[in-house]
Amino acid sequence: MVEYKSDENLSRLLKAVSDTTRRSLLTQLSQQGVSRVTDLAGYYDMSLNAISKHIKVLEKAELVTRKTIGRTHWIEANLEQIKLAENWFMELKSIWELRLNKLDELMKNGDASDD
Amino acid sequence: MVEYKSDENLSRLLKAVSDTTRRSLLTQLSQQGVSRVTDLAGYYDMSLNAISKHIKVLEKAELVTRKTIGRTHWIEANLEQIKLAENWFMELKSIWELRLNKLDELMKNGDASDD
DNA sequence: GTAATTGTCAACCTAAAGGTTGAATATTAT
DNA sequence: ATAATATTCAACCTTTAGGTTGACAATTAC
Repeated sequence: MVEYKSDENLSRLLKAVSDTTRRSLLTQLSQQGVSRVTDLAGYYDMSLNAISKHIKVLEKAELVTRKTIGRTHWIEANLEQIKLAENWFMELKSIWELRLNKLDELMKNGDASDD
Repeated sequence: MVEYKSDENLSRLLKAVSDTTRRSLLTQLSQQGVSRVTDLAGYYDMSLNAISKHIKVLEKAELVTRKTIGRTHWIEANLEQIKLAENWFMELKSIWELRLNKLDELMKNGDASDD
């Protein structure tokens, strides 16, 4: 059996950004900076509750943080977390390169059967 | 209303890689190169059919390509497509940077109230 | 030609995702 | 005190996701 990296976090993160509305929210937050839930909801043709839920998903993926002051919740993007995804993509590419390099070597000295 | 970039493709791609098994399949394919469906399925504690489905999802996201020769289907990773995701992350970060720079400027010459 | 192999397709099941609406909870304004 | 505002919670609905099993179709091996 293949070893599953314990990557629930990565799954959560990628699932979070795989939704158009949530990606849009992150863009919005990156442009506008810290925002209230109601403000964010204003941009979308969707109930406040739906947006509230989306924000919670982003929060669990640690893509945003929340600071509650009185009755208003201030939401802020946390782009740090995105590195997790980027790292995975980079790793995958390097695995790919590795194989190609090995192949290349094998082609060059087709006689020497090592490994 | 916020403008949704027509990014169904990106959503499909991110959704595809948000699943652990499918990420693992991509890793496998990057390491082993072109593989048959049955070979891939061998690594997982899951029915062949399930893996077949996963591969179809990857295929629709254009993360893998398929070449059918006789009864066997040869699957190959297509890392090109991953750039789509990477671009989105980069864009997001630059949007973020942009705002921070503006803020910075505003702080420096707090008098000049333009924009 | 009969049997085995490689895959998909279709039907089904269960759980999760994305929305809705209607309270409920806290906080602030009048 | 009462009303308005900001948000979440809970219950519900519908669609999608991920898995299973059982046929089926095509190709290859004996």
